[in-house]
Amino acid sequence: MKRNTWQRDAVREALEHEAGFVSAQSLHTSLRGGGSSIGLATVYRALADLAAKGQADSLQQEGESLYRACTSGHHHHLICRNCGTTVEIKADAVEQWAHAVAAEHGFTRPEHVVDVFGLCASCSAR
Amino acid sequence: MKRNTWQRDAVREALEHEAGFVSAQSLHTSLRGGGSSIGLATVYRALADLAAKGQADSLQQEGESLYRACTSGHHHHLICRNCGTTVEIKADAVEQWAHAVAAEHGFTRPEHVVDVFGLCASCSAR
DNA sequence: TACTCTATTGATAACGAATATCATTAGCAC
DNA sequence: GTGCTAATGATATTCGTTATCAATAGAGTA
Repeated sequence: MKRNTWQRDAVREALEHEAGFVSAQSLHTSLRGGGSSIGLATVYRALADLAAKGQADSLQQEGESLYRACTSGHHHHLICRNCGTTVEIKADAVEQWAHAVAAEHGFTRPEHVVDVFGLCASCSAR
Repeated sequence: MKRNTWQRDAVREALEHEAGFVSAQSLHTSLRGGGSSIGLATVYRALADLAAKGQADSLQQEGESLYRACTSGHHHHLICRNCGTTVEIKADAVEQWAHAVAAEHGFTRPEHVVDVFGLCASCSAR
């Protein structure tokens, strides 16, 4: 049976207060900095749970997993390589394309990774 | 100055003889199995070089980098979650969409990660 | 409320991929 | 051949993540 603990709530809340994507490690550090006694392993577990339930989405960058509170439904990201700013983007056309291309080759249960990296306007200026 | 060594050639050749994506570790193991005395660090360096020169493409899966000899130009992949079979897919529509969406938000130098994971026909059957 | 059961926690050890170190080796220009 | 130095490779190290396991604390039940 699933139990509700203050630790899970703390992780979800902390994630919602973050501006962009954060790693499990840095989320743990900021929770500790805020006076919490939560353990690192628990942060990893809570984030994995949130991601599994669709309440957070994640992406891989430079060998580590970054998480972000999931605001609504399925979407993708436009991420600044330099400052980490992220923009959520809807891409219905790409969703359909992914399904079509999977079906075309006999693949089932398609999931896709679609992220666009670049330099945001302010980082481009520099 | 760049020097040509038999180690780099061995890595490129081994990569070309692989069917799908392989990790640096497994490529090193198979090279060693074939009688080579190449070092693990060298395999990592050679793969990074190949990827940087566009002669190999890579993707992240479960926290490790996988490499594959790059046959031609830019493309994406349809990958079986179960057996690792990969199919190269062209997606001009997605390329254009990525550029358009990046430009729309003021992003420059867009690069994108577009991979579709699923279960291939034979794995679906089981 | 007291009791029981067991999911969850957290300190820490363990693991694994990738990188750094550095003495040795071997391309390549001359 | 000689000299310079990029490249190699055994190994140590770093770092993100997961496993271990005793202790803790939800959540039903009496």
